[in-house]
Amino acid sequence: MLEFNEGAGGRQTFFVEVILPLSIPKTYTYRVPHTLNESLAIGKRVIVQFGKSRIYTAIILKITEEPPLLYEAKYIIEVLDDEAIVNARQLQVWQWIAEYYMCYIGEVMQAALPAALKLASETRIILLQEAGYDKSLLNDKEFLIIEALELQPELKISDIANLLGQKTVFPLLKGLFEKGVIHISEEISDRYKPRKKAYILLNPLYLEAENRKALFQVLERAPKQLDALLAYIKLSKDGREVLKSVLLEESGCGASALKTLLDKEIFVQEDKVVSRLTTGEQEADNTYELSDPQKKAFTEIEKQFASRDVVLLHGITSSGKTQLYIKLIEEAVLKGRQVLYLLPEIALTAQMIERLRRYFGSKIGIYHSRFSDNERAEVWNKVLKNEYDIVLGARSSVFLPFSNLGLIIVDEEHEASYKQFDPAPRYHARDTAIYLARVHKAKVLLGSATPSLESYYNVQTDKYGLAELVERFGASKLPQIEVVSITDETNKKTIQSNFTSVLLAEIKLALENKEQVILFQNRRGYTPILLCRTCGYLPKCINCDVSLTYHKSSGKLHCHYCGYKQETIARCPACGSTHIEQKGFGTEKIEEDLQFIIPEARIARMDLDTTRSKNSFQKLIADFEDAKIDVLVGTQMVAKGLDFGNVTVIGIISADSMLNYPDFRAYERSFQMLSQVAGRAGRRDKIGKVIIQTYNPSHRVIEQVIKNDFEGLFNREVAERKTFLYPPLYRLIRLDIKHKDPMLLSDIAYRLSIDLKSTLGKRVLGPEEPMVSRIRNYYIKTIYIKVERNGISIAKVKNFLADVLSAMETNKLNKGAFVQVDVDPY
DNA sequence: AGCACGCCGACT
DNA sequence: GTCGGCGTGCTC
Repeated sequence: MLEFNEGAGGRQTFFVEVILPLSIPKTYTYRVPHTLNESLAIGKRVIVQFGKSRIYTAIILKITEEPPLLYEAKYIIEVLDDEAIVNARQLQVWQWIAEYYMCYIGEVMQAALPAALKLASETRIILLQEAGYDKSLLNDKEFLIIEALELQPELKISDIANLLGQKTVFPLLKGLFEKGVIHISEEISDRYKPRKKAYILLNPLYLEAENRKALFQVLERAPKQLDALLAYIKLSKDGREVLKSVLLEESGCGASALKTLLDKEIFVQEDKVVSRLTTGEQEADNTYELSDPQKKAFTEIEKQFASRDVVLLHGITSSGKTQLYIKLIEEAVLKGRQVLYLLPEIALTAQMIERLRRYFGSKIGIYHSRFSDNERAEVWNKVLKNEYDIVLGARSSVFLPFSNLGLIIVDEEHEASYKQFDPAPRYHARDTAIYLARVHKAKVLLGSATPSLESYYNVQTDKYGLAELVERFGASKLPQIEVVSITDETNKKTIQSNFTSVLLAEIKLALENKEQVILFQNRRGYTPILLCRTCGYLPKCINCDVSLTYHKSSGKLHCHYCGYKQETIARCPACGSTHIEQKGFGTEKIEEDLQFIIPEARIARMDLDTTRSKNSFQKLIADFEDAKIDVLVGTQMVAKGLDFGNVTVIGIISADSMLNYPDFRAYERSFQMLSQVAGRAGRRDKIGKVIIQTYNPSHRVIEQVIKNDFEGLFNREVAERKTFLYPPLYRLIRLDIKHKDPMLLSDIAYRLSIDLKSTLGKRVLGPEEPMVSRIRNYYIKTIYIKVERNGISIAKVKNFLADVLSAMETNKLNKGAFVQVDVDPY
């Protein structure tokens, strides 16, 4: 049927529902100008104005012909893409995350899309020269702006704000705009810019022997330029291209000599677009044989996949899980399907990447947070164009625009870093991967030496399949674990600062044998607590309810929650006493003390503080591999997926802080951590030694680690969790209620708990005071909701919770409070 | 998330 | 008396 529309050709009017990359509950509907009708598609980016002056990149979620009834829709400004950059399956995953993790879809978009694909709104102000205007009609500020514009044809809004020293300049500009003095242009530029590199070419003229000879003679008297020419000839042999930067470095000729040669047109410069991703064309080498146990596990996985979508591969350290992964990847790729290989951020090292590149050449893409925005956008686009068979990446790679996934591998599946905590969406990459696989009808392989109780429980209840790999691959043997009682050594006075005599002897022996040592202490800084012995004063953060950690390298006291720093105290600010005691110890102190005890040892430290810059992590690892370092002291970073063949001694400075951590997962975590650290020792042909120092040598978890008794740990933990209603037997939702006023907070949190209990009853626990009850000047109360797995529907609980929370927001009594929801906290 | 509108303290 | 502090509410 023909529509009776006025205007050109009776064209249809479309409206689009879009996702804005903001933390807002809703999606928004815009009107589409007829000129853009043809370019509409779900998943394309559009430019829209949202609010008075803000411009955003939004994603089309729906296209309709229904005009909104309650408001007049604004027009979309532009459609950015020729092809959708987000596909329907991704949108389905986004919606699932928003629902399951109780966050807004805009927050998911924010996390999913690389920043470079969201546009920068560079609002520019241009003076309209031709417009005749009366300067006497302008007020002081307007006059100032015009004066500046007369000097400079174009100004950004931020420039004008700086010029006037005030934040809100929009009304002012609007006034000028209406007087016809200025033009406001919303110039939107794609933030993604391809990277260019300058190459140097010799003018083809000089390829002829005659000319070249003459050239040499001319340059005789310009030695620098001659150097440059000689270096060029050397670098360009075999027809290789010469980078300007390389030429400069190689010849040492200096930029001015090179510039002269360019000016004389002896050299020619050419700027070429290069990929930011160093793929390095590599020959794929995939010839190797699986061992018998590996073959058995491989067959088992295949068999399980026939009837199940998720299989857990429980393989002890060094059992050769990676080879199995590679075989499975090959199979999926042969079937023409994509593979996603997830790893915890920290395990994504050059080692791992090289290993996979050896097998799959350049068909493998890498994606993680150490990449720049531009690099991430480049990987996104390549996945979109189906240029990779395999993507190796951290948590956020579950968001890439896969079109045809066949297999997802989640390596080190138990790792807590798969769960995002700070900004919403608080998603778990493993669980999201399982949903993602379902959308693609793909299979998921979870791999770990120490599976999470969640996954192993799913095996026990027959939701996941299981394959096991219980033998170490090749000749490497399990390390020998020795537990040393700190109490005993303290009594015998054989302990030196934090090193027992047993550990010290092992370290010294290893160093004599030119072997390497890793020391593990799960706390950074020097001393976590300073205490005045006279009055009991203890320096605390001004913004958070935590004691400050002394960092000797900076000479400052740091807050590990908000980053606050202050000078350390030599005397107590409360009573003036100089008797300040240092309690506890971190990696810094361990490093220093060991250096004092063994002055000739080359010691390095690896923690958040020493790996903050971009390549410092890789450099530390490379130095350790090249044996430039004897002892590496570190936090959990040292435990993750690093293979060092020459490490024979691993010392755990104190197992107790982990075991006594007030969290229901403390034992599970300790077991995983200790097993994993221990697994770093004695790979290849050497038998390693692990020294665990503790106040509690007969602790059951330590015994389970020594016996490598995962089953024992699992059964015992499951029993405990059943009694205390914790995951994996119960579902857990954590609510953090925050407010600047502690009294109001108590009241609000209490009323919230009452509202929740009205329907959920004793599933609601709290409010209680969390371990750290104030962060960044916000006081915090916590409420837990524990939901049984059978009976009540979790979706219903979440709906109810969402209702209660939105009712709470509208209540004036709760002003100033906000609630952070964490589903499946980790 | 921004940005505007709206109500209370230190300045011309 | 105003400038400007940030507290709250809305943005298709």
